[in-house]
Amino acid sequence: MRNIEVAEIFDAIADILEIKNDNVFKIRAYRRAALNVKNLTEDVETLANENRLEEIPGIGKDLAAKIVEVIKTGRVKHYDELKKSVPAVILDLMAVPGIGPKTAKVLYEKLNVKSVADLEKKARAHKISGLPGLKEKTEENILRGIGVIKKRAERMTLKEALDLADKVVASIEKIPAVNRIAPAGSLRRMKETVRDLDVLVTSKNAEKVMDAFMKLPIVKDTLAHGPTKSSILTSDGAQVDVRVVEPDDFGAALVYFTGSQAHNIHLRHIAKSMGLKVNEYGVFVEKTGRKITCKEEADVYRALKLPMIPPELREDRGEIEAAVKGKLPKLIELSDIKGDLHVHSKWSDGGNSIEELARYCERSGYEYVAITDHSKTLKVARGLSEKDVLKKVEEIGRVNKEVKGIRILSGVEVDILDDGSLDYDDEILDKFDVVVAAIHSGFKESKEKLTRRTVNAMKTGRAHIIAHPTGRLMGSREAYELDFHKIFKTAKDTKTCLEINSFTERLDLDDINSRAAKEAGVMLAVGTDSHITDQLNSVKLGVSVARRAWLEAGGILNTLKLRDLLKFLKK
DNA sequence: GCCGTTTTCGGCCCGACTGTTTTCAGTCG
Repeated sequence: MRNIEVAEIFDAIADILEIKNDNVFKIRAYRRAALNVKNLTEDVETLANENRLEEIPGIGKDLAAKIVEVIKTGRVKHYDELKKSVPAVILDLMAVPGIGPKTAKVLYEKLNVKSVADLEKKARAHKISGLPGLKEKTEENILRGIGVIKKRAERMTLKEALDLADKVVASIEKIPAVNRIAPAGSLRRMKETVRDLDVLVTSKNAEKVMDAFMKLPIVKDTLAHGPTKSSILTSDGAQVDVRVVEPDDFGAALVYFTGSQAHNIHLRHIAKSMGLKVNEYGVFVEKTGRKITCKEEADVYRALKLPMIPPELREDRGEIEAAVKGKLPKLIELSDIKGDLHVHSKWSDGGNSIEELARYCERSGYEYVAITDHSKTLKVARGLSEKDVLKKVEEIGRVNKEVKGIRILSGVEVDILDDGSLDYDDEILDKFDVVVAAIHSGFKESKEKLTRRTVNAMKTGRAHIIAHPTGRLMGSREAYELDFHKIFKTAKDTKTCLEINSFTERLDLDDINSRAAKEAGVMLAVGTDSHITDQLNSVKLGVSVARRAWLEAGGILNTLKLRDLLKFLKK
């Protein structure tokens, strides 16, 4: 996929145009194009070959030509020339919160700042105040901005963000003037990583809430503090933005604060064409200024003659067009999941016995759980020899008799070996109800080889599910490249499912690839890859990826009732 | 630079907070 590469070039061009004070709408066009290319479920290369680039919203003749140029030559001449016209350090300075193109330019031109480190030195020496438009306060803010960069944690994983949100909500809830409170932003859209936490609060007395908020123990540092909006840093460097509106405007504000920005812009476009204006206070008739109060989100969408759009879809990836046509998917819900098909026990590297896992799942209301321990080659994870794996199958039989109300499926997470064959012979594989196959070695091999291994594994006809198909570990290991066109085709032909692994650092396949898989006719499976009982709850993260991928219950294997599942597994 | 059931030219989402300003530009989301 060259999509990310193209998007990054467009964004970089936008950055440079900003410094050059170019037409703001041109800059916006590049940003929009970058976002839309990043959001594509198809490869730009495929679209280019089929001469369909201009079907991408925001891509016209000029940008289509630039995409073709990237594909053919790996570069864009216009971008290379632009890069030469702007000192790289200006772009570096803009990474400091509070420094935009204008300030960066002044710092470079008037103070000859050479790097962020140099900027820090010069700010400490009070060399900044006195520059045109800059005084002591700006100096302080720059130093604080640099501090934020140094301390700011990378983007949080979704789970970290959810946990932080619980903590923040619990402490804001205690402020007496608070009416309603709701986490919003990318967390509410359940993006795989979250940078800052956005929290919406309603109150009759916004100022009082803001003042009380600033005094909470979670507040380590203040970035901004106004009567209706404040931004703070917590002690672990996470940014929290809180916005207060009147109780009657909750719906309008929640749409606004949930975003995404692209979704909001698209909504406002539609509003405009209807003679309406949308902001965080409601929907307004432009001619008369009459306000349509939006107490709930659905009121906003209704005013625009749209059905309610679930937060997970609000990325401007076609959800508004689908809503207009009445073709929004009926998204899968957590309660649709009937069991977990990827769980480790003490037999390999898990922490619980089969019985403990079974009882926990039974209490969660599951119909079944597959115990899928590692196979013999994966020694680091105590992969099971043929002899031990047979004993394990026997134990599952025993526990099945003891624990009522749930069916324990005997399973395996079998390694996909170097040539794509599986780590047990067919005779052993026959003993399992569920075979999950996964790559655990050779992540750095070529795209062709990793694709071949995965495709061959599916062609054995023995694997029901390919686990964590791209091997990524957010924060430590990049996804390996695969030829998804081939992977999806083989998965469909062999009726092999691809997993949405719910492990918070994995979430693999991701939303975009899961959606592409669905569109290619591939069935997916949400698995938790749990190693202790507590991790079984991360199924909600996997379901959120599925929802972001537009999946309905019918597209996920483990929404099947036990009887239907068993039928499928016998393929 | 894109885009069009009013348009192929003239528009392009909207508002809060900050700091340096006497009414607004810059930055952010």
